[in-house]
Amino acid sequence: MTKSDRLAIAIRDAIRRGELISGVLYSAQELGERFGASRTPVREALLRLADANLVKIERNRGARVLGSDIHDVVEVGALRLLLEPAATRVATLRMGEADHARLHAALDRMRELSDEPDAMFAADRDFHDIILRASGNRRLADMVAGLRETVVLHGRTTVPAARAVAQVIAEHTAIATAIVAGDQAAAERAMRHHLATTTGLLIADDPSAGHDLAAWLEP
Amino acid sequence: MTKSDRLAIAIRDAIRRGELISGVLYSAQELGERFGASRTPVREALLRLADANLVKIERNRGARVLGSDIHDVVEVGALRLLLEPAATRVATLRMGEADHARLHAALDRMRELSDEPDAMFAADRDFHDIILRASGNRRLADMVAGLRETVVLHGRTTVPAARAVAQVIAEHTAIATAIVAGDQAAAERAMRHHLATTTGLLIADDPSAGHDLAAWLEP
DNA sequence: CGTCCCATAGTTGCATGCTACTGTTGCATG
DNA sequence: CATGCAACAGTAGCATGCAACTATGGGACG
Repeated sequence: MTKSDRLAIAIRDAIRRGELISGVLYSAQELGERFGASRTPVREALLRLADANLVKIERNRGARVLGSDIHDVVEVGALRLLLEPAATRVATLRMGEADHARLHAALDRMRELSDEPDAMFAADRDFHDIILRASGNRRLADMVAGLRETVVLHGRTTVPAARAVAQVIAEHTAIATAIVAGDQAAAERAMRHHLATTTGLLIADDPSAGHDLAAWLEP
Repeated sequence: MTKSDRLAIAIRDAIRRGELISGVLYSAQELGERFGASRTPVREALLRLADANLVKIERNRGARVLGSDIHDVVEVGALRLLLEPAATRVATLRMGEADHARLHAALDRMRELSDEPDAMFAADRDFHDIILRASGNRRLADMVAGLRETVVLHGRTTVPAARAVAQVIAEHTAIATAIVAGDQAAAERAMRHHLATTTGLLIADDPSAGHDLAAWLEP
């Protein structure tokens, strides 16, 4: 793995952890010193993060870390609601015992590590990723993974606080149960319900955002 | 606009035009000479194209241009069918007279320039882009634009040959008509039908691909 | 004649020098 | 005191130097 790749990941994670602050302008020089690299690989990483809408490069000024506002949450929520239920339906057909085992392993980690936000987040990510990869549509899986990355800036503080961990686990369990039972329609419904609930909580304080999201949901 | 940006576009277009050949390995030096730049901005462009799955960078070897196989066409077709009909439904609500005018302008260009594949392709792209942008979901619009880029390698030779231009124009006209009439359900249906037809033709010769795609379409 | 190994050409990936540009600060001027 | 301006510090963006790595081809050896 190249230094540029590592930097892209390191900077992304630093943004997620709040070490790099939304709205602040950072120079390539500064980031290079912080992460132990020269300007070139930093710049390469920043260009790729800019494509992913995580930073905005301002010519001769630096790279500004972008935060996600309520509208971003709606965009990502709408996209995930369009993509993931369908992917879950397809994946239900395609998943075998090995996939089921991996799904349950992720679920178990969620249960055991429910008091550690970072581990919880990772297990949640893995759970969804297992299903999306199993759908056979790699682009879809990559896209949703990217969407998640974009929004965790805002989401990370909101999700665990706003909702009982038990409920999150229950929703995931329902998804896994339907998948293992091979019930496509139920799996799709469970995933849609889960995403709608999560997104709904993230935008609960903004009625107009709720309205915007609803426009995407009517069949 | 920076040289790196221009190069990313230039290389992408060169791939589309077939100037850069799928499967062939190109060095940054060579591309730099061809497009009049040094290795650094070329490398930056290649990194971004690699993220978009247009090329694969092989360490100490060069960048290999990737072609799209039948499975890629299915992936992209499934994704567009999940995203664009819903976006069309939302956009129908949000588009005003100015948007309608732009839509008709793109349609007129398709009619007038129907014998020039490049212009036709551009007008087609614009038509879809106008609708997707109007949906208000910028990420969705960017994603679909990226998907189109990915697959045109294969699609460009196939689409115009496989289908009468008149039919393409008719399908787009139906979409535009429903949008202007404000009929959300009809617009969504027309877009879905258009995409299903197009994708279906692209994979017509491969029954198993048809089967894979169908799995994504059942409601 | 076949096989192994080493030298070599060619490449990336990273560091660094240089130029052009941008925002700012402090000063001079009305 | 307000306003315009000019010098300055800092930055991105590009070109180039350099080291490490890879595939390959030819020659030596069995």
